[in-house]
Amino acid sequence: MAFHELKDISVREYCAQKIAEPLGLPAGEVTQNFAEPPDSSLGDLSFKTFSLSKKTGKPPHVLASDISRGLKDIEEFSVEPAGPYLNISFNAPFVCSHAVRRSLGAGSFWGVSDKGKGKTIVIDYSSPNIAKPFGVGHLRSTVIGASICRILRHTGYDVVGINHLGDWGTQFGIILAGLEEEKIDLSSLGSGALRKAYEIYVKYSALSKENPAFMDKARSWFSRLEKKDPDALKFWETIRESSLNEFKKTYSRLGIEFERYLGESFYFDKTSSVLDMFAEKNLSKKDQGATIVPLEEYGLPPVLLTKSDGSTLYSTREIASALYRLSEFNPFKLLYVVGIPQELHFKQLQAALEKAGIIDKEKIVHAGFGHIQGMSSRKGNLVFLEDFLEEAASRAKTKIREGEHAQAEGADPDELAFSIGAGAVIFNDLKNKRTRDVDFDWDRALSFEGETGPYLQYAHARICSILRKAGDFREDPSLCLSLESQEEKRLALAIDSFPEHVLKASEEYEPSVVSRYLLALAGDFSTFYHSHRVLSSDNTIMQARLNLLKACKSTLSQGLSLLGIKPVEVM
RNA sequence: GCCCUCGUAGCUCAGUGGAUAGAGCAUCGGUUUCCUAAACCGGGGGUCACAAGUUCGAAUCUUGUCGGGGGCGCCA
Repeated sequence: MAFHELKDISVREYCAQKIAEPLGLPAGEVTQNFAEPPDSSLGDLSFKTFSLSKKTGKPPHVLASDISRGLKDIEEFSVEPAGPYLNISFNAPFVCSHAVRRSLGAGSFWGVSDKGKGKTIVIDYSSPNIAKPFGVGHLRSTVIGASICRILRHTGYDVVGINHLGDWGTQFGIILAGLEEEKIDLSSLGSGALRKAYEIYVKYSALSKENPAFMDKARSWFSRLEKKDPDALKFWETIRESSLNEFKKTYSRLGIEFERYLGESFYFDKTSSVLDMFAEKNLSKKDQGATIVPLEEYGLPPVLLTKSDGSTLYSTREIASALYRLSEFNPFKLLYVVGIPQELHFKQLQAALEKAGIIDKEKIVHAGFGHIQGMSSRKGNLVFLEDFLEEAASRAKTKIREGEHAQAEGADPDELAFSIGAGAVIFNDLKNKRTRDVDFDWDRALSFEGETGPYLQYAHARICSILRKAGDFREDPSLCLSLESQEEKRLALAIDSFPEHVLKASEEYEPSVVSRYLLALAGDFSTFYHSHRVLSSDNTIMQARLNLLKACKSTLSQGLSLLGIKPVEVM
């Protein structure tokens, strides 16, 4: 394969093929042994010969020099043996023109692959509890889940995003019992109903922990709800309706849409068939009045299907929902973006369904995330998402005023401030591996400097600014054959590796792969930007750099969109 | 008690078998008659919790110890 035949593989893959061919190896085996050289002066990429040495019996340093001798005539890169390593230096014009051709050629499909073609992934995320305000804690599942959805779609999967609202359960018993205690008619409160319900919930859930008599009352109210008692249902509907309206406002501001809102209540009347199924298969039994499914063979505690009063549990409804999703969508995977504290429950869910012969447990994937600690406002209370976004936007607005640049460009300051503030907040939740616990720090989460969302948006805005000033130019990747510098080559290499990072992110259900990649890309851009002028340089060079920048802009923009951050054109 | 997870620079984190362990923040110094300084360049700062083991080679794999967090049938 020669230079001009390279259509949609990265220079990295091309290089792997060139090394693999004479060795009679699959290119993938070479890719696995690629590494970053410790110092960029050694090369752009290095190949480790250790595992090949194990196979062939030849010492690593001999292999390195043997291979390098066979690759002397390749024009796209040069190789230099260094002990057991083979250091590879790409030819800058080749890399620049290739990366630009690939990315601009793909247009809005840049980074898209067909790996998931024909496969459906059902993803459960956000799933807030009704009757509780939407806090910063819930932002994590929402933002991570929404990003995974976009990444999976980019990888070709059909994605069904489901909001599994916590709209059923004993918590409603607590609220209803509390309302009875205080003789409050919720439906007469109109728009204040939600706030009142939350007040009641906070007050009485604390009470229920130390007062068993009250807890019994709450349980009996929930039992009435499950028996469709009209009074109970009426209050429940009022609370559900007003909560859902609030949530939808927030989702819409963040650009998030769900395919389905299917809360726990939706599965309530489907739980009896779950009970029947486990009973028919002889897998469930009564224990101290409750119905359980033992899971000893999985080394797990039993899962409870009913309480001793016969009412269902979270786990029952979870099983019902899994059965529903399986039959409704025929999915490749059922993905759950839910906190790590619930890991055991998902292991039980996998085990119970596998034991019942319904699925292999690998079909259920718990993409867990670490929980947030130390999350409180300076007053010491729960941080409400709306307040948080507002504070972020207000800080961004101050910055915009200081800069005066966005104003000059005629951007809407409120809209822009929101995009930047939200960019900081969202990126703060996506920049680290999702499994990490988060030490919440208000000021750090709202920072606009360093490894932040606004840093990425800023890089994007600067490119946009240059392109605006440049006006029309000839879009032609081959112009980039005139680019020779180290900074341009590094930027092009980064651009070229976008698709493989998207793919990795989708395989690991891990948005931070994209986040980290974008930080590196923006860093390469900034370094380039400060060492080379674009406008008012030699015309050929300028045209070439404009092409390179356009490719970089496209990549930043695609990447930011995958994270749910708006790639703003002005800052 | 049992199970899971984390422990890397002052702080927040990258880095899952290979070259002198990286980044951001903070700190110190430099860059603005130059496409936006929300940026860039450089300095200082680490016995990768500890111990043993596997390996030619370990921050990375195994075991143990210590420390943080989480979970363990009628909450979700």
